Amino acid sequence: MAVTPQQPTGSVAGNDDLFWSWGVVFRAYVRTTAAVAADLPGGPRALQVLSAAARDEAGSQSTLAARLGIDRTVMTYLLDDLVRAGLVERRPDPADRRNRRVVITDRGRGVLSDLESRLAHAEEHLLEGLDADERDALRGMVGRLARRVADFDPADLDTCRVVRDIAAVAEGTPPGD
Amino acid sequence: MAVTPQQPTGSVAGNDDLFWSWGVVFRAYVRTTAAVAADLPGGPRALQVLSAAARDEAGSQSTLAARLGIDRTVMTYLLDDLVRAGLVERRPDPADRRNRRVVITDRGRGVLSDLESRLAHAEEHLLEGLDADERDALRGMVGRLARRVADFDPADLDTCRVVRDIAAVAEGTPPGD
DNA sequence: TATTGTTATACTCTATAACTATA
DNA sequence: TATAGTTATAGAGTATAACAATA
Repeated sequence: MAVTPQQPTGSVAGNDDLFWSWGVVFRAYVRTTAAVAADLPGGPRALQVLSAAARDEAGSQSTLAARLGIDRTVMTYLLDDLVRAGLVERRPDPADRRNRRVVITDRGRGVLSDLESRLAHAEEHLLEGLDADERDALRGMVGRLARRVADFDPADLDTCRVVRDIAAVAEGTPPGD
Repeated sequence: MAVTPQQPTGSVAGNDDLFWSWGVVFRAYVRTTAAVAADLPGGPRALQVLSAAARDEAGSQSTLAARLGIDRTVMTYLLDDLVRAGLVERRPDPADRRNRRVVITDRGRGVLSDLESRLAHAEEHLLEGLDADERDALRGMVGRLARRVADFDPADLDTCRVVRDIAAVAEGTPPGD
């Protein structure tokens, strides 16, 4: 079994391993969030909707949908379920009455807090292989990456720069310009 | 082997951030792999099948399916496409003729190598926010996590220990024991 | 005219079950 | 009897297109 090569970019085999690892961890993450949000109508994505609403980052439905990488029509169904469960509300935006602002209810905050604590436990379990310092470092780096990627793919952007560059690479064109 | 959480339930906002960050990064990962494997019949999962076959870790179809977290019936369709494209072959296992061993062809190796180099470029782009040392550290930690999770969910295991524990947490039962 | 949100339709994907062959 | 693989069917999930309200 191949083991964690130190070589960064040079060897393809090294990246092969990283790609594989990301996939494994990603699937574990999906399983974890699915299990935690099993009883939530809408599943893991509803959890992220709640999370966004709690930060007041939700904005309009379509910006939120773009941010979560799902279709805006799906967002309608998702919110229908969450509203029915009394976890969020749709409020008209005074500035632009076409928009519906997604705001979390008190009950929604309670449910979210509960789910997040469960998620914290699950996550600690998943990160058991790392010591405290490493966990902190990992959290910091992943957080920074997330903020960078969010900059790449803001709500008002329909086509992500990263994806475009990657597509260019796939076409054989050098990325960057 | 208690969980030793630093601030488990106390500050929800802290963990909330990590959960969110993982989601953002993973969505970027999914978009990336999807874009790279766009022309591959079967998409990103076919890429992982090729990767497993190249390491000779594929084993039988069902063990591979379990490892990739997909149904064995889906694996049949996936392999049908890959065989049709001449990238892998199904060979009978002399030891147990019920099994079909998945072996990569020369052409499959070529395609895989090409896709992996594209993936390496895309990944470097995604990790631009980190310096060289941090990237190495991240790769190392993710690799270690992946190996741990793989131990949790080996091919012969249909129900993952992590998932069971998490489900227990979701039910209100304390995890671990 | 363009955009937000909704609804209806069609499509894709995935899982469930039944079948064959090997053990 | 139990398991690996295949196939067919049904179900869930998703996107496409048409519509109403607002800008």
